[in-house]
Amino acid sequence: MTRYLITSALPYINGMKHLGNLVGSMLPADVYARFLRLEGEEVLYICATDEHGTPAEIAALEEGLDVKTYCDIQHQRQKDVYMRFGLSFDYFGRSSSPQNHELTQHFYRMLNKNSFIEERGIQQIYSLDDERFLPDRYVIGTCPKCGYDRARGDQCESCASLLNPSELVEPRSAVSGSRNLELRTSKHLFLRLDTLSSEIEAWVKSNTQWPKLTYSVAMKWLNEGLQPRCITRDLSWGVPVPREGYENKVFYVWFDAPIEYVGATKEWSDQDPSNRDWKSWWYDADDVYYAQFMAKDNLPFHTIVWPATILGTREPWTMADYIKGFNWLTYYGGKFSTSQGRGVFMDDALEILPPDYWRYFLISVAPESDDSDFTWDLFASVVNKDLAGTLGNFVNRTLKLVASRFGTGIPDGGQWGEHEDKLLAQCKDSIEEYRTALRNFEFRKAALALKKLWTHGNVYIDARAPWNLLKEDRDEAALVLRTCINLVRTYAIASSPLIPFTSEALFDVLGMTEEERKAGLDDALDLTALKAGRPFEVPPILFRRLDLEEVDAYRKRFAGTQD
RNA sequence: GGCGGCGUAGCUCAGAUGGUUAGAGCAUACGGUUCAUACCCGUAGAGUCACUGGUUCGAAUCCAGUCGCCGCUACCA
Repeated sequence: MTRYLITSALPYINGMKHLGNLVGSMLPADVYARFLRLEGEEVLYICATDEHGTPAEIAALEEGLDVKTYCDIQHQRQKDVYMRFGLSFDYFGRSSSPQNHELTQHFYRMLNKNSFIEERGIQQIYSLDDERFLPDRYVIGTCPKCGYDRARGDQCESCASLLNPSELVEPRSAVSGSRNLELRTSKHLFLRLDTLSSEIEAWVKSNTQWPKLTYSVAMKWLNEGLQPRCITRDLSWGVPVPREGYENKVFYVWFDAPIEYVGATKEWSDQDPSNRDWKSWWYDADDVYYAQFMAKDNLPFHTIVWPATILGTREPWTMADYIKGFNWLTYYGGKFSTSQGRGVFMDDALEILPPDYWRYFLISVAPESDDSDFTWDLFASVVNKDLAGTLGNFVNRTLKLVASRFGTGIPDGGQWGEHEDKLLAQCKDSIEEYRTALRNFEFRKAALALKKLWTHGNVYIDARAPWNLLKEDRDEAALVLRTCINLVRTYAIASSPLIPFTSEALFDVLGMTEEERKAGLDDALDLTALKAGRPFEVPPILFRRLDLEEVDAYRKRFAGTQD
């Protein structure tokens, strides 16, 4: 039987991630993983923090911490917020782990053995006061073309000219401001993407089922022609390069980051070696279907560089079967911005509302085929209409009516009839639509199908009007309400990939056993599963509504500073 | 500068290989209901598919140009 391996792009260690990061990789991967588990599939969902590189070193420096400690803190902070969002990683690792170091060096050795590594000398700016090499963007100075005095060494943000750091007038270190810089030449290793190009292209072209975005990004790179790519850096924080003369260098983060997908799986495996086998997922694993999730900026690395790394080893490592790329979630038409504090970050979001509000909303507006835009008005309208109005209200009106007329036990009496047949048929259609959408990685469509499923309950209860039936035919009213309570169970099961916390709350309300909670999508369609006489509880309001005043306050609070 | 993407109802977005009256949700209007979180259900109106020209029997869908928005530019990740 097929086993499903799922990874979402590794969030960089540096700082809290925002809703755009979440919806572009981890959240849809989680929904997909939860959905497959609901279908009874064997799933391994792996993610990790991407910890190496200059930004981490500099952030640590700014906080007066050594980089290891800085990463320890940030990793815990990120992991914590992901757990609170209900991201159901089977393991959330760290690219700085010994497992990743070992694997990264292995990949390098194989590439080197197969002659896909080339050594070249390159020139870089060295800051004597900082005692480090500076990446181009960490050198700032006056632009030779427009005179802007804070141009970066890779590009002037004012006139958009592409620059070399050596072209800057009065260059200085972005780290310390020191002008004590010099150009030094050092040797570096390059991955021969050029010689692997035709193999990569053949692989890309064999994946015809990829989304348009993924495929076109890959082909764009291939058509432009691949160049050898530098995979080492003059840093100390990273994976050491096992080669003479490279004692003071490490691998470039982009080389070791994808390898951490494997590394994190080994971290997971090493915690319980007798029951977990990382290699069965990653090496010679014919029965594994591997799906990757990421935002579009990551696509070149996952369609070109990482596959090239694998192909170059000449070993049978698992390559992606499906690469789901997302566009951007914008914030009022612009970018979420950490530096300007613009947009909603994950910790802020949870401070305002529980995770399911965000999870449902984000999936329903996932930027799948185009960028999509976050506004508080849109958020409030989705929450109020779908979660509070359609789902929450159905649960509330049903359980309250039963409790007040029959007490808090599922009522007995009445005969299943044509109305119920019709309801069941509608639910079946919607669940099929939902299942198909998720199997095809169509998240917006899945959210819409789920919402449609929720609507059937309100249509049914309105058509049957049990509040009227109660006056004439108490048994018939009991049937209708018993069916509605079963529908709550249906919703709890089917909705769990998107709103897992709400599903659990509903299971609690219905007093379901651990065994009963394991029901899958097909079991969810049994509208007589909960028999008469079972007790239930009337829960507090499931989802609260957001009013204009509150929405207004959030818009102001998260607008950020203007330029 | 180069490259790429986008511009479809008031809003957010769908619309392979071009083919009947261009779709969904929200919002709006009207009607129904009163068990429920002033909620729910139904019906309706609403678009010269950015603009111009071209290819074609036929284009939102292909081509060229114009305008507008956005992103990337491989040593930030």
